[in-house]
Formats: sequence, C-alpha cells, structure tokens
Amino acid sequence: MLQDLKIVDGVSSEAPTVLSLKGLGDACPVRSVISHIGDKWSTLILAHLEERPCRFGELRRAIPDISQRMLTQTLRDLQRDGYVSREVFPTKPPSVEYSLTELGQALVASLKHLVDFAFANHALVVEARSRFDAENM
Amino acid sequence: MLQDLKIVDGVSSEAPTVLSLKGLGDACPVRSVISHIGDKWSTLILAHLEERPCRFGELRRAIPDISQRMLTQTLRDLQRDGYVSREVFPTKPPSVEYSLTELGQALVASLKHLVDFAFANHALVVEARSRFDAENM
DNA sequence: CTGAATCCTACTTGATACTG
DNA sequence: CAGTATCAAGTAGGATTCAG
Repeated sequence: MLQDLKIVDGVSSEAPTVLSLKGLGDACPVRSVISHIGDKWSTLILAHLEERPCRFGELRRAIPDISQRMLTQTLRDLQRDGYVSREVFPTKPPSVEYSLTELGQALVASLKHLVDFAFANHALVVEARSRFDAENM
Repeated sequence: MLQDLKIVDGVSSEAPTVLSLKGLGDACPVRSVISHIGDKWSTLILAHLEERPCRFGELRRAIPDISQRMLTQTLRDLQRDGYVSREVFPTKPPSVEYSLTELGQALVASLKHLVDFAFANHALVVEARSRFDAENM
C-alpha cells in the first residue's frame, strides 16, 4: 500500500542524509521508478515504444520537440533500468531499433492508470487552479 | 490509451514552442499531472495524507528530511490543483489541517498501481542497472 | 505553530557543432 | 543514421532568517 512509502523513506530519516533523488540511489524503490517518470520525456518515449519498436530517427520525428541530446540520454536511462532494449543492425549506415522489454511493458501498464486519471480529471484540475488563483488574487 | 499522449503532445508539435513543464501550462493533461508526481515530495505527502488528515507540524515530523520551505510549497501546489484541502482553526497559536480531497484520493488510487510496480520490480531494476553499468563499465 | 522572503547551489535541459 | 562533446540557461531544492 501507499503508506509503505513512509516506512521506506523513514529508513533514511534515521540516517538524516539529504534525500537527493540521485544521492538516494536505490534505497527507495518508489523514488527510483517515479524519478524516471517525472522527467520530461520518459513517459512520452515509452508511449511511442508501446505502439511498436522504433528507430532513433523515428522517435526523433515523432517527438519533434525533443533535442537529440535528450532523446539519446533518456533512451540510455530507460535501457539502463531494463525498460527498453536496444538492438543494433550492422547496416550501412547503421540503424538502431529500440523496443520495450517485458519490464517496460509492465511499467507502461501501471502508468496507464495514471494517464487515465489525468485525462479523466484534467478539467477538474484546471478549474481548481483558476479558482485557487482567483481566491489568492 | 497511452498512445493518446502522442496526439496531445503532437498539438504542440504543430506550434513548435519549447515544451517546458511550466511553459506548457495546462496544454497536456498528462504532463500537468505527472509533473506533480515526479517532484521530490508530492508523492510522500500524499501518502501521509491518505492515512489521515495531518497538521503542518505533523507532516514536518513525519518527513524529517523535508525543509519547511518545500513542505509549504508542495502543499500549496497540491492544494492549488485540488488534491488537498486546507482548513485553518482559529486557535492560539493557529493550527492548520491538511487532508485529501476526493480528487486527491482518486489520484492516490491511480498512483498505487505505480507504487505496487515499484515494489514488485525494484530488484529487477537494480539488477538491470548493475548489468548495464558492468557492460558499459 | 505556520508560514513568507531571501540567497545560493546543483541538477536538468536546450543549442550548437562535430564524428564514425 | 545515430550518436558525442561542449557550453549556456533555466529550475528545483536547501539553508537561513524573519513574521503573524
């Protein structure tokens, strides 16, 4: 359950080191997953790869706003955590295909609940925001 | 489904403005929800409030690593989006109680799937990381 | 007790140019 | 095609101090 979060993070409370997302390392399972989802591009890339495996350039075209630096970096992070697999074909010029692993598919499945929530309740959130902003001038 | 993400973000592709999480504003429902979850403290605070309503100081003690600046700020953001309600009791000195709204409870429910995934697969992720780091030394 | 205001640092991202 | 390297800018978070 969610309250387990307290226990997990409570561990670090006994040793009062600063809880940096990086500094925490693998100490908190929840952070190590969520920190990936919270970044700017991971979710979007996972969404594309869920549809079908993609090559680097395909992803780049599909997500025009991403810089190739961030595409490279985010893909490598996702690969490192085992969510994405990278296959190099020795063609000329070389081509590389990225696809979801089983773990990646499981992550995407869990993410969908959140995405569904977002679509279902976005209007409420926007409304709450304008009401809040109005009340606090 | 998840691939709707492409459509939503695709809107901004036609108008190639930079996709800042803040600059995007309310354009992408998914981002506006996920950006909150990805930050350092929201999830943890939501987890505590799910158990029971809490006063400011209670939360502060329950999450010793948070600075009161970030506790204040995160609570205000959560309140602004309608996830948390804030009730002031005119005692002396004043006390303030925070609790989850219905919307906040729905968000927490969606989050649980992700938390469950994190706990269930954390070991696999850690293993994947060390394997990746070993291969790419 | 519950914050607000200020300053400062570190991490994240973007822009650009270059390479096998 | 699929990256790497470098530099600049923005943003989040922490420490500290002050206030109703």
